[in-house]
Amino acid sequence: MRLNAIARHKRIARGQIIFRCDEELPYFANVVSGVVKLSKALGDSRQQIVGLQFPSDFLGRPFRDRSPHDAEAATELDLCTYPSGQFECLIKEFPGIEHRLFERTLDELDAAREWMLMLGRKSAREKLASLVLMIAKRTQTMGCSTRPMPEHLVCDLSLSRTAIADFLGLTIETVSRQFSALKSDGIIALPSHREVVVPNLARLEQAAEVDMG
Amino acid sequence: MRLNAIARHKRIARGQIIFRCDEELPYFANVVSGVVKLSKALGDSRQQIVGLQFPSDFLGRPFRDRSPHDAEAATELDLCTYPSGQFECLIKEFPGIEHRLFERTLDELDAAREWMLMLGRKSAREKLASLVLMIAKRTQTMGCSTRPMPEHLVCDLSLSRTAIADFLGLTIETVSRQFSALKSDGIIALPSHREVVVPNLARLEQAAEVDMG
DNA sequence: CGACAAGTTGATGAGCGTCAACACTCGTGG
DNA sequence: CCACGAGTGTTGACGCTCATCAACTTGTCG
Repeated sequence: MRLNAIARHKRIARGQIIFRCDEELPYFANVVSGVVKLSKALGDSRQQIVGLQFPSDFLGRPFRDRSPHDAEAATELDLCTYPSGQFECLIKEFPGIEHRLFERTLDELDAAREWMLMLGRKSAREKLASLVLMIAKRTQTMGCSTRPMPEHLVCDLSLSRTAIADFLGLTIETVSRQFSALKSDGIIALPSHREVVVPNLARLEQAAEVDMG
Repeated sequence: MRLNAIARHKRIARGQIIFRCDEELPYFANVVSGVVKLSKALGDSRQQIVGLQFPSDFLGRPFRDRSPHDAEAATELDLCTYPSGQFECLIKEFPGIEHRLFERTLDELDAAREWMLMLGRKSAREKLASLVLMIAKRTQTMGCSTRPMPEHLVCDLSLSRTAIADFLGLTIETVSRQFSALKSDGIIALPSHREVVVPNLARLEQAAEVDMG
């Protein structure tokens, strides 16, 4: 049996729910292009984004048929899906897959913990700088790594202000204000609502950990 | 080769550092008894606990020789250790171990995300109630599960006020005040600084998600 | 008993949430 | 072509929650 034999391509529109918390998972998947928000909600309208899945990240909960969080397409999305049922036998047949998923899960756990530090201990300004930094580093490694590392980075946010607020544990107003503050300090530029320009990565790193420059 | 052949027992005093962020790991281990704090620090004195390892949890970073956080004994501790070097060959020899570690890691990731919701979106009161609830549930399942589920739970906190504050992303003063508030609302009792009594689990669950009763 | 660490309580203010008004973009239809 | 409205983001005024600083109490161990 080949992986390709059961894999299916799936395109999903921005804003669409992929699966909901504690509901049966329709499939297991890899992100091919786009960004997926993983989020959890409290009884009232409060919610928190607990993960962002980028291309090559996986989607689903190995060894369980449901997930403890929602998943929603933050952008237009391309997925490579595998039927939930056949997933478990796949792992038995190709132990290498389980190993790779394990490594990815360890990385996600490290990222989640980095995030906990941010949520628990950083100021609004530092939080926003940390997010921009994370995205900047990601786009830096994605772009062809032949060039030495451009000092002038243009990044695609891929997230609405609401999503950013839910990610950072803030309100949209505070996010907006801190964007303006970072901009007026010359640490970032905002050509459009979904793009950020980072003229000096070192200064951004500074802002992500010490609040004042 | 047997697991027992390379496993070593190790006893560690409360407060002792087991390993530091980004330093070479001395060993891989399982917690036998006691509690381990995993924490991350910012440049200044701010710090955040990003994980608590209880008995049967593991300690270390599979496939890496260093960990992105510190580990410290929150209580007197018993560990079962394996030399880092021989760990990788072990996994090759017993794939079942890798599978079990994978399952545990997935559970830790789920717990970390639950925590992110708490850090990002809950009030001080809700945070403290959530922590007590977590410990209450844990001691409930640990205790011999033959009895139906005592309504009157006595729990061991195992953590200092400072550790609790670093766990919840608060200050010790706020932790202290919220303990007093929950106590005067009759949701908990505090026979000593390291013990909590929960007379009514449902009321505690309420307080962990809605702030007011 | 005295000294030091750990926890509690009070007073005050900064940071961020809340509510409200306003600006901007985009798609629809007259 | 402009008017209109909905959706999204920005900015301002104000208040509440929680951090900070400080004094005090309690517990612990020599």
